[in-house]
Amino acid sequence: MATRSTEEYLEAIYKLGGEREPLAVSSLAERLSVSSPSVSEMVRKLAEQGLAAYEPYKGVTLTAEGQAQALAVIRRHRLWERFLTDTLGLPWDQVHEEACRLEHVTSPLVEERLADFLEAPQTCPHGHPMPTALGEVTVEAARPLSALEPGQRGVVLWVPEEKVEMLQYLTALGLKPQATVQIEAVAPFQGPLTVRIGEAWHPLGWEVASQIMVRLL
Amino acid sequence: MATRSTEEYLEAIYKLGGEREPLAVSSLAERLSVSSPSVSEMVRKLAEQGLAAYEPYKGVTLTAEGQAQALAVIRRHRLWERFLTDTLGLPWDQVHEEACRLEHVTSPLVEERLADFLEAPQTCPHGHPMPTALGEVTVEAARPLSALEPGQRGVVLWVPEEKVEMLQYLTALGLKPQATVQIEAVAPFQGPLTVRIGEAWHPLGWEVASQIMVRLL
DNA sequence: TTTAATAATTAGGCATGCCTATTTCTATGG
DNA sequence: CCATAGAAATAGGCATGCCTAATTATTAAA
Repeated sequence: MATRSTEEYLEAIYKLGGEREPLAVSSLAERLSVSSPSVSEMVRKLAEQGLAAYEPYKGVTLTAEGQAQALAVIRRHRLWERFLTDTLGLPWDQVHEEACRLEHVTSPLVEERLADFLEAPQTCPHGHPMPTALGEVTVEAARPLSALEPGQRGVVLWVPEEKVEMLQYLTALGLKPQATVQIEAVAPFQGPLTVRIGEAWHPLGWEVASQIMVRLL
Repeated sequence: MATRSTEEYLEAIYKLGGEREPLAVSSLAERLSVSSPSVSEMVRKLAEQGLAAYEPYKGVTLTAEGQAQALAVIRRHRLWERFLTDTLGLPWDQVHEEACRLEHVTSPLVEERLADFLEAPQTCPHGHPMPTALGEVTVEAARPLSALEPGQRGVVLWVPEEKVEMLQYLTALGLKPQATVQIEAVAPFQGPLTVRIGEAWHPLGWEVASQIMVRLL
């Protein structure tokens, strides 16, 4: 049985890259705001259920089955986010938290009908790609905005979905998926960037810029 | 904290009439498919939280606060049912179970926006009245179809929402809210009724007829 | 190579919400 | 008034998913 907690773990492991390489218990503990011993225990259970491969002191990775379940949860999450913004008109900084709860109580039938109703959206409101019903996902090659050189332009692909204050800030700047940004200047030592968005120039902290993923134009 | 389980109990107590008169522990146990000791314990906790009034060996009733929370959950349940049928096109016999899960993960904001999107529906798909956002609900005077005399006509107000097979049967008969029914004959000793729905005549078991609530025309 | 720091595991508990078995209460009928 | 059937409460446990404290591995530094 995929309990709510199980789904949270699978989702977190996937998002932290645990489908590619072994993921440290401590990273997972931090992400889930849970103690390390709790993670140790749960991860062992995931392994027993065949959802994860776990070598003590080495790290955890997802099995094919675990990956499939993780992607199913992520798909439901992103479908609900689209529904909440596009259909109900909620602001994009509030939908992540709501979707975190809805994703665990959504049957395959509702998932399917919701996708139909939304006309098979390709991304969530923050730009992250939508896994297909078959558990496939294609991630476009992207680089952080902070990696661009002055004069280069990029189109925003995705931004962090769970940081409420940052999303409000990005809203004010107009920094959303599909927006075009041009780098005007970059201060050294990971200092602020000056970026042009539409007609306006904005200073932008390196820390923020490093979390905005773009495609180079 | 209104936990999921707490909400289930409040909802069940309300639906079994526990807001009007003391409700027996055993009724609640049966409804929730849970043992009597479990109910005893939970009901004591509800009382501690000020959501219910509980006299051991007497029964349980809801406080004003408990009633308000129950109605909030019921409102969310019925809004989701409307969404699932009207917007996503799910059959009305499947939406109860889905809504049972969605109702516990719905914030006041989503509830409000959902109601707006659905244009403030007055009933669920099974005809039960929608509580307002303020926790008011008006229940129309109704009688079971089985109480009508031959020759009398009624308009269906509501039907049981949780009985999947019965709902499928009622679909085949065309017995849904707003439908007009005329009693042609009633067999004695709680025997079957013969009813006219639209152009068609149907035999209808007394047990089923007693669960269809109508307004006399 | 030994030691210190860091990461992870094991040990032992706790709250929630359920269970079965047993006891106690209540409301009858005799 | 008392005995008894049936309902409800208490006693004692269990699974889940967390926690803190203590122990053990691993890694990096001296």
